[in-house]
Amino acid sequence: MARKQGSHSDITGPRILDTALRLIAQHGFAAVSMRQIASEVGVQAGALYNYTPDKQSLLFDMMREHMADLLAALRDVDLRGDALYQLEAFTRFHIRFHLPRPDQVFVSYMELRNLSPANFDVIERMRRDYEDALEAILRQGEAEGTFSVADTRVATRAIIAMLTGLSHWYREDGRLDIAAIEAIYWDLVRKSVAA
Amino acid sequence: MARKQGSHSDITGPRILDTALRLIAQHGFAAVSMRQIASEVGVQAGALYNYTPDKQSLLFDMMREHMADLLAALRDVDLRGDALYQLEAFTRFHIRFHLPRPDQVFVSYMELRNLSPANFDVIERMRRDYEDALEAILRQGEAEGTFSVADTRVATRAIIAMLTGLSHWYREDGRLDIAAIEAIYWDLVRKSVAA
DNA sequence: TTTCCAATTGAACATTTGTTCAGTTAAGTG
DNA sequence: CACTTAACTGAACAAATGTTCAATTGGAAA
Repeated sequence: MARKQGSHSDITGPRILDTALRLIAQHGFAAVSMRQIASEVGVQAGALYNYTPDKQSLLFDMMREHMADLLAALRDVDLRGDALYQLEAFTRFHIRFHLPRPDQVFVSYMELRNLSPANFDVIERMRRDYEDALEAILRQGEAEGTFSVADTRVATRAIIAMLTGLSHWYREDGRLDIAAIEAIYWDLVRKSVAA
Repeated sequence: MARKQGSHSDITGPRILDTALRLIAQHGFAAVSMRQIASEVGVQAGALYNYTPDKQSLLFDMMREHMADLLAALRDVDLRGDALYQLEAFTRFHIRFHLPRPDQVFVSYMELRNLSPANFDVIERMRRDYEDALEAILRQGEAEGTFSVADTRVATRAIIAMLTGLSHWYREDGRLDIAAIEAIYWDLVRKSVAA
């Protein structure tokens, strides 16, 4: 019953990544089987191997795609102006980018230990690039006299942890909408590093 | 070759939980097998079932123990005095309690989805109790006029996420010792909610 | 010394795992 | 129409999974 109607490779490919992402976010990488993914895609397990060399690459590909999207989107953010303005832009960008992608956030922050060492290094490097962008803002603010942080590296990680934690409890049908949440978090971030 | 010397139940029991904790923190719950745990304890897989009814209980027990320890230790913290003093006590307590327990932190925050629904509810309730303790401090500070947070619930989660994120990158042989880290984080926390 | 039983072994169980691949189907090509 | 080949099936593989349990061991109690 192969190829029932039309060419499927351009549909099945993304569908596999989407399905795998959803399942892995829900149950964890090791707890999801290739047959489970295949079943939800509507295909046999063997067919997955037309699109990925192995299960590990499936995980790696979705994490790399997420980080690449993140870094690309960050490059489009207007980061001119003084440090305070940049920090606000970064904060709002982080929230707006991550909130609509709870599964990607979950997988990217929870399944790092299931990456092979080589793949881990790649993702870790991209994460580092993202952190560096925020740290640069903090350093600039420190130079301007706008900010006062004892350690820009620690402050960077603290802020990112705070912002990312949001994705763990935010629900679309919750008490607060994105605008309200942005305001609350920006208030916390701004004050935490204020001079 | 059973019971080679002396009674082992009081040794093997804790050793199983310790070993399972370490392995699960390293590889994830689903990725660790009962045989793997047994092997590191120095026992056959079947022997584990003298100490736990199943693998799920192993996970649940270590998470419940961690949360119980956390709540018990929190009760011993002196939380009298004004809100600022209490917030400092809470912040330093959180860091001091969690930093020496990286594996427990990792498992307790990463393996929630591998708990059965009933077990999840128990752990979630304990986590909620811990959050409530911090929120009470924020509310008091708000009433005193010491703090100014737009939303105490969100601020509570933001602060806990920030503090817990510390456990993900802190290394004992790192650049900063615990006292320095406490000072940096207390500075960030204090300012973030300041009036 | 004999008895007892806590502690553990080791084999067995039914499933499930990731992965491979020869064969089948049907859409696209000439 | 015939032909090619992308896309997929379905069976097979060895290895590993959680869990059970009769049999065995040896320290402790009598």
